[in-house]
Amino acid sequence: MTGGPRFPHRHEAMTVIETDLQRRKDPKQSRGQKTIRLILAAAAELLEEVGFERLSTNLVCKKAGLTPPALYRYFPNKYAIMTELGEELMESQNSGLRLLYGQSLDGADLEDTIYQSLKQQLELTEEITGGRWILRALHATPALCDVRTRSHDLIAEEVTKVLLEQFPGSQAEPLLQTMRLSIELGYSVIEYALDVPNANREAILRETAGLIAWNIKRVATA
Amino acid sequence: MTGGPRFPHRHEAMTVIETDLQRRKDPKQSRGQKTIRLILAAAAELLEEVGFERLSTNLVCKKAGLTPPALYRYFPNKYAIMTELGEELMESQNSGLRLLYGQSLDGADLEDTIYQSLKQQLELTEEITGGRWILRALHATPALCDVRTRSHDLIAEEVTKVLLEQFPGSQAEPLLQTMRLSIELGYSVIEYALDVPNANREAILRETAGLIAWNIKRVATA
DNA sequence: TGTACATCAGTGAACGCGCGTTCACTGATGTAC
DNA sequence: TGTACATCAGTGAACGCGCGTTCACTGATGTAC
Repeated sequence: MTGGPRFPHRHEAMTVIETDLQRRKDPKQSRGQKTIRLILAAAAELLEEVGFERLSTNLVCKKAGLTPPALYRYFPNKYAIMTELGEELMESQNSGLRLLYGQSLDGADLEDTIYQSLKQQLELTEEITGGRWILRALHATPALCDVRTRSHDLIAEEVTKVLLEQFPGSQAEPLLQTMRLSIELGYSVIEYALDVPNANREAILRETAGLIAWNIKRVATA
Repeated sequence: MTGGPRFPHRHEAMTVIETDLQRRKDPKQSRGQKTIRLILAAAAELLEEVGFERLSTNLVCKKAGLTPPALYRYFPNKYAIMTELGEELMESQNSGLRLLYGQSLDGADLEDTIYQSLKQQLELTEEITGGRWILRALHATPALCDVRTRSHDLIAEEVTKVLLEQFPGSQAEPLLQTMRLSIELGYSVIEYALDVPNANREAILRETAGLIAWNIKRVATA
């Protein structure tokens, strides 16, 4: 459970668009910190207003009340901003998951725990400004896929560890694969549920929780 | 099973970006048909080369060896082109599915049939030029979501009909919901599998097929 | 079968716009003595 | 505690570029008689 990445994802054969996603500078003064928060907040609001595609550095500057060079001091492009927003979202969601799976978790509770976590993820995504669009962008933008992938790999490993304690005697590797798939399915269903009227959401989440729980038990007790 | 849409999706509260997605003109001569095919082919290749975001009408013109007004005669913008590509992809995939589910389909075969169809969808997406990026764009671009949604709703209804014959006595409405979810999960797994090394793909598809089959049987024989 | 004409299809050239990006600069903050 | 200086943070203004889009036009195709 240690060492390098367990899911080395295929590197695109296509012309790799090596976008620089790093922050340019870390601010030394609190002014700078504030500016960064301003930029991120403005970007998130703009995601709600105009969507990811029309998001541009110029637009973010306008919204944040800054001039372009101020933004460029910290972020080289809009993908770097999105990366930061994406990492924040993933972190919130992962820490939500951690709380739930940190509790005792036997076979009987499993389905309900999964339901609760799906519900929580859904609510969190709706609460966070631009959350929905951040999630989508992470899914569909090549430059941002890695953020998502890394986060999912990480949380899959963590939950697997917990499960291995709950189901001693189960095999680590298949369980990890299963958890990784479950995480992927979970997030997909969140995205799906976001597009569906509120009334139908609970049924969808319940059904999904049942599915995932059944499968985990199957693999864990194999 | 007739009448209006069964899954009236929520209309965005956000500033609706009413993009015109219709073709502008249908060509009256075969020259025009050829031009349209040229445009679509060029767009698909560009998706592979530069991705959806950098796709632009100008770029498509250059690739297709046309001047902008030729393109504008038929498509008002790049979303209209993507819509056409998306509809083509969805149609290929749906007709693949239809072939499989058209065969006899009892409980024992179900899991394997689902596996075969997942595998087929995956291969089809890889074969079609730009398929992967079309799929992603359909998923993540608000203007294109409807294409995906409509197609999924449609095929869910179709497969439900077949299943209702196979499992008489099962309830139509829950089965439809389940099929819709299954379709959604299936496509998500395809997208996931596309990012995963070839070696791991089969396991993922098999596991998913098992999951979906179990759930359908559960609901169908409830 | 030939010609005149209407419609269809695509060209060449240009436009205004917002994009990403950078330059030389000013003002704000922190620090050494 | 005050001043001089170094560094940090943000401004104003401008740039070249590719984007979407349109205009007036030419050439290709089909059709009526």
